[in-house]
Amino acid sequence: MSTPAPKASAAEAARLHAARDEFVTQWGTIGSAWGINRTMAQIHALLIITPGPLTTDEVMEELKISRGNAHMNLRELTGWGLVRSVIRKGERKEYFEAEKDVWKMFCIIVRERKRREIRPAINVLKDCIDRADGLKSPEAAAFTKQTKALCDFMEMADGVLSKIVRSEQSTIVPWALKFLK
Amino acid sequence: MSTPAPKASAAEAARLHAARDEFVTQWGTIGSAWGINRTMAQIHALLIITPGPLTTDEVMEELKISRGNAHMNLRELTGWGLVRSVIRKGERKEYFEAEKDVWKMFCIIVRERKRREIRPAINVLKDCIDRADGLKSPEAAAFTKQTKALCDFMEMADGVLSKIVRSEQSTIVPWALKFLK
DNA sequence: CCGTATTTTCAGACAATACTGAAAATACGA
DNA sequence: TCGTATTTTCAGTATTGTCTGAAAATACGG
Repeated sequence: MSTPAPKASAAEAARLHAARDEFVTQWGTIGSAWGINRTMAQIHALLIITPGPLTTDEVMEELKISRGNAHMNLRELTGWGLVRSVIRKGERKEYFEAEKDVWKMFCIIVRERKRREIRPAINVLKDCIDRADGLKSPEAAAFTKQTKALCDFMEMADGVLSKIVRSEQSTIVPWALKFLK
Repeated sequence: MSTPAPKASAAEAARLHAARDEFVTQWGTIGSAWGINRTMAQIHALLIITPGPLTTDEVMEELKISRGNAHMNLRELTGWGLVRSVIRKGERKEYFEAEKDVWKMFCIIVRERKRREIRPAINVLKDCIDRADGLKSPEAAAFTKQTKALCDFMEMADGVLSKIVRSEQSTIVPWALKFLK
């Protein structure tokens, strides 16, 4: 062959493209299982594995989705703090790039889920405990016992998670690896 | 008043009923936020705060849902291991009761989510890493770096969770409380 | 076995969520 | 200020997920 290098490169590019597509698609599927919008998960996956920032149009093109869809999900990701917009000087387009550090990603997600899901759950439990306070029937006792046990456990979990996400990766990860042994 | 005790009891029963309803309803809402079917979460909530086991008909009545819906979700909960069926001797009806111990509930949920969500995600990541193995472009390097970092992190998390759910509550909870201080 | 109680299934109806595409609003350079 | 590039919104539509209700299957006592 007279042009081995280009040929190999083309094949390699195709292989990379396939791997990237696979990742984006599958990450979308996994996202849905976790209760996350499929498209949002796909956009996040795409931005995570793309070295530079992308425009809305590039995201639309890559994932074959509409402008509205791309726009809303990019905003949602920005709201989570997983993506930030960058403006290149001299250009009017807005670019988006993902937080790529896995530990930081983890902390952001935990913080948000704590705020959006764990905290409200604890509040519901407290409210229910208050509502049944002072009741004396055996059924009331059973109800209070269960809700209190749940509440205590969730507060403990919430506290542990808070402490973890406040820590440095350099403190937690070695600890975790040691814990595993 | 000539019958203070009964009157007080009726009022108390109403108050308890309201508190229980609130819990069941709100738990359903929280469940949806966590990507869990609302009805399934409500049935689980109901069984957790009910001292004795319930039949499908009682669940239908309490939550005002159809037989099919009650049946399928009770089966699903049984599949998770969060609910077991009990057969009372001399009766043909099937009764259902929830695992009430909060630590055991936690372990069951973590084990299932590990199996259904974390493991598949790790497998996808490994597959993507393999697909891009040996590629030399800078884009490929970025892709491989990110997927490997994600994979390592998830394997670590998976390992830590495994170790936690294998432990005794009596080991972990005091540790967690100490960790919080 | 037979009749009845109970469980299981599932097609169709319904509800919730997500997506599109185009129009309206906004931001920017000239 | 005007014209254009870009972002934002949202009504209508599509898709996905859930629920009902009734028929079919199964289990059980007599």
